Amino acid sequence: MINPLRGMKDLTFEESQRFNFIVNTATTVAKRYGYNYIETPILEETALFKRSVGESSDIVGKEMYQFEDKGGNDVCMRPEGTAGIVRAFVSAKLDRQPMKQKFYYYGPMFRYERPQKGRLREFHQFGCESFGEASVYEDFTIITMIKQIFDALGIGFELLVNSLGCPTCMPTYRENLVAYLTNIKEELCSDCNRRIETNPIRVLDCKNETCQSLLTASPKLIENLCEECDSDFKKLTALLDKADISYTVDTNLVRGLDYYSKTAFEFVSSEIGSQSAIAGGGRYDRLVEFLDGKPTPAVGFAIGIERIMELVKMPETKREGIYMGAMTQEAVEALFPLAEQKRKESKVTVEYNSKGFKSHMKGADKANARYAVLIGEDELKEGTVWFKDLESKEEKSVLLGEFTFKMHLP
RNA sequence: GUGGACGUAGUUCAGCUGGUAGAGCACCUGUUUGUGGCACAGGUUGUCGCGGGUUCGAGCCCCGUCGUCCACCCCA
Repeated sequence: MINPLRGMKDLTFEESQRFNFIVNTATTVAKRYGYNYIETPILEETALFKRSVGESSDIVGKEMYQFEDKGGNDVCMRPEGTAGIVRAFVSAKLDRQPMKQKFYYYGPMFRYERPQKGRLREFHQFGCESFGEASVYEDFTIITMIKQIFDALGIGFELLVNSLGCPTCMPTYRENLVAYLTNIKEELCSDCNRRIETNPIRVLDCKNETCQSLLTASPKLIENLCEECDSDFKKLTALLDKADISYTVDTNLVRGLDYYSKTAFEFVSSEIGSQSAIAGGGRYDRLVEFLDGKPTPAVGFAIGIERIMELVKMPETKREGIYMGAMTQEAVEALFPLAEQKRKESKVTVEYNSKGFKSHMKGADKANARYAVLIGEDELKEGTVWFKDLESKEEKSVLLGEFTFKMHLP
C-alpha cells in the first residue's frame, strides 16, 4: 500500500467539506472587501524566496523544497504566498499603474519541517494582499475583514498587534537591541545566542522563561518608533477601540519573514496546541521594491486553513436530494430517464442493485436523502413510481410522466 | 535539526508476570417475502506498521526502520 508522504494529508468527506466551507466563507468576505482572485505558480525560482522571505528565516535556510529542474533551474515549491503574488504584481507591471490592487488567493504551501499538530509539510493558506494603499486605514480594514471571516466561521480568537517600525526607526532600534542582548549574552539560552546573529528581533518572542525575564528591561521598539510609525500605530489602536475589536499590544510580536514593517498582527487561538497562530500579517511597504518593482506600499495576511479546521463549526446538514431504487432488476433502467431529468435541479442517487423495499429505505436514510423514489413490480406494470418525503413521511404513487415533487408534495 | 510518547479489525481501544487475539461503534443479513432513523438476534473483518534478534514459543522483551502524535525549533 502506498501512503501519502510524511507531512502530507488526504482530505475526504466531512474534512474536505469543512475545507471548502472555510475557503468559500473567506472568499465571500474577501470579495465584499473588493478583492479579486489571483492564482500564481506553486513552483518559483529559488531567488524569489531568498530575496523576499529573507535568508535569516529558517524557511529559506532549511525548510524549502528546493531542487534543480530538468532545465537546470534552481527552483522551489512556494513556502508561503506573498512572495509569488508580489512577483506576479511586478511581472504584470501593475506597479506602474496608479490603480490600487487587491488580490485574494488560496492554495498549498510547502515547508520541509518536522510535522506536528497544526504543522504539515503541505499546508494550505487563504490570504489577501492589498497594493498601493499606504494609509493605516487599510491595515485596520484588513483586520476587520479577518474578524468577519472568523466570526462567520464561528471561531474565537485573540488579536495581537505590534509595530515593527520602518527604515527610519528600525535600524537604530535593532542596533540598540543587539547591544543590549550582547551584554546579557551569557545568561540567554543557546537559541537566543544564535538569534542575536541571525535575527535579533526573534529573541523577543523566545519561549524560555529565563530569557523572557531578562528581556523585561530590554529596549522596546514601540517606545522608539519614529513620528510617522508612532502616529500610525496610535491611529490603528484608536480605530480598533472605536470598532470594539479587542486586542492586545504585544511588543514581542514579531513576524518571521523579513519583509514586514510597521503594522504587524497575529490572530491566535488557545484551543489548538502550540502552533497557535491561526492568521498573521501586516504591512510590507518595501517588498515590491525588493522584487524590482516601483516602490509600492502593501499590506496583507494569511490564514492557516489546517489550523482552523478543527475550530470551524459547520452548519447542520439537512436531508437533501433524492434516492432512487428498484425492487426488480428490470425496473432499474426505468429510473434513468427520471434521474437525468431530476438531476437538472437536484442531487440524485441511483442504487443500481435491485433490493428489498426495506433495504432501499435504509439506503435512502443512509444517503441522507430527502426523498425516496422506488419502483417495484406493481409500479413497473402500472407505469407509476412510488415516492416518500422522508422528513414529513408523506407518500404517494403517481404516473411516471406526471412525476414532479412540486406538484405532489407541499 | 533536538527531546519524548505511541503504532493491535473500517474506527476507538482492551490484551494481566511472553503460550499465535478481543470489546464498543461501524458494516452486512434477518426479526409477516412493500415502509427508514429505534430495539433485538445473528454474521464478516486482522500477515498485532515493517525487518531482524532473544526464546521451545513474542502483540507483549531487545535492536533497527518507517510512520503517527506532542513539545522545542520555525511559523500560518
